[in-house]
Amino acid sequence: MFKIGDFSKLTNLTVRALHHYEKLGLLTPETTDPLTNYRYYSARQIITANQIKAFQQVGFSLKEIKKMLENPDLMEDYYSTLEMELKAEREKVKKKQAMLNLLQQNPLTAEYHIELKEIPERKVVSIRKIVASEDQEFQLWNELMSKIEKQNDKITDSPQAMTIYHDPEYRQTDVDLEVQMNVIGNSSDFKTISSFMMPTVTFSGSYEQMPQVTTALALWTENNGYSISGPMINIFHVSPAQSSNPDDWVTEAGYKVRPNK
Amino acid sequence: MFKIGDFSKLTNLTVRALHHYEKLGLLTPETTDPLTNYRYYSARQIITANQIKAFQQVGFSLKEIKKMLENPDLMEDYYSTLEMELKAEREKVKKKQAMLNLLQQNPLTAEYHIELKEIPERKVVSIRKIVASEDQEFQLWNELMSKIEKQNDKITDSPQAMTIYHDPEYRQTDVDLEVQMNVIGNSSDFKTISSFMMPTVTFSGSYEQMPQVTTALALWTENNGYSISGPMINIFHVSPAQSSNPDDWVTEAGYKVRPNK
DNA sequence: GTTACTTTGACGCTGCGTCACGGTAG
DNA sequence: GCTACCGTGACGCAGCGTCAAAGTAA
Repeated sequence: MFKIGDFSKLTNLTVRALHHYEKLGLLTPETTDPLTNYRYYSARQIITANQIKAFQQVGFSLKEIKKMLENPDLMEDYYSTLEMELKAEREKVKKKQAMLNLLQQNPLTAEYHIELKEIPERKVVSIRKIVASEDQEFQLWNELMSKIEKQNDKITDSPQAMTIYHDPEYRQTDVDLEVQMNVIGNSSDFKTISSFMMPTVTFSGSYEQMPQVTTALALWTENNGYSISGPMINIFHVSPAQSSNPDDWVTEAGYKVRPNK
Repeated sequence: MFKIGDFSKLTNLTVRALHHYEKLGLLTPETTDPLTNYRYYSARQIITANQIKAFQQVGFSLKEIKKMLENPDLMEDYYSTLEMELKAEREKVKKKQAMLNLLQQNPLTAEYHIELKEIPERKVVSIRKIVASEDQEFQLWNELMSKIEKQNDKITDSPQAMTIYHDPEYRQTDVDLEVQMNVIGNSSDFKTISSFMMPTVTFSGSYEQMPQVTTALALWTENNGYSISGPMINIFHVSPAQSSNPDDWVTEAGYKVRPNK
């Protein structure tokens, strides 16, 4: 049995951290002297400590780790392979994306062509829902397509797939999304969208360039005396559903505007 | 000019975050209506916002980012290349290390051979110092070697290089390190270390396996009725100074012990 | 008038670091 | 009795999320 100081050296966890873990019920010393309240840890507990550190470093919170240690069955395959890889990869992607954007930020600021378009009146089938995170968007599309099929609606010859981001401000979680597809409209469950004005940028390639795209849009909006009067809208000409290669994607981004005052 | 909600959508920063950044002086709206206190942001500020996000994602704190934005000269080459790469790499290393350890934790728990050694009395030249972080250890070795050279001391035939981790508990920063090298002792600036007992594990390869090594040591210590009575000690047989390939390294880890009671 | 935004607090959360003050092991 | 350790609070910090209460824009 080891006193907390020695256990700290053995595990490379600070004494303060060990206190903390005990309070959370994550790692309780094997015995505690009832007189002195000194904590005594066993050698075997080092293994647990190492696991805690490892899980922590791949991005799990102490709360999550606690659950995992409590029922290791769930943990072993499910968590450790699936979630860990996901988390690790997400982090990597974030880093890379950030690096690239950063280096591109100066040269690329406003290279995009802006078009002020009138989106004519049209009929759409749509689904609006709050999804846990932005990358759940594809699920809405799946739902929409099967809805269209079930209703026997006909997609127009030049289909237009739009996503509308309804939140009044940016959110990471519980995003209020709407997806729309142009139809001829056989069934009753479609709606008619009246026409509106919208400056857009059409770009190809991955969505990593969205920051620059919105910068360009905003500059145009400011310079041409317009104000934003609606949510962000994306039109997908070639979507991730159609090609898994980001270089093939073609996207058009914009939002409703109205002239100032 | 954009109201905060629109600016939030354009930058993918929450309104709350924008408030926060203003309080920190990181990103101040271009104008604020003195009557209503409404914040108005310009399109150009989106670029700054994007930079903030990018820097944040590669691991800089908002405080650091503030400095970088305040004098971009320092930033451009110095920070953005050097530090960013360093940070990014450190993170990656951490992740990978953790993943590996994790997967190895179960199978590898106690595969190491423990030797209970008597380290005989010997003469050493040493330097003890508090360094900012553990990976500054090599600097101490540089200092030690030049000290030995200057003093004209002679390193023993079978040299023994030891590092001693003096902190009474684990620390990440400001680590209290001592490095020792066996010498014959010509000069006056050496000390005599009396002999002591120490269980050790000798292992080759990278230090990623230290968690398992200390686990093994601790199990032995517990099972054989000893207690830790001194700091952690590493003896370098083949050190990073001698080979840049981790696979070549040979390290012996241990600590002083005394029989229980 | 109504609805959609905005404002300013203020407290909550995670994962500990950092005192401060006092008890204990050897 | 000294010194090196251990104990329990309690507050601090980053980076916002999350109410709450109230004013404003269209």
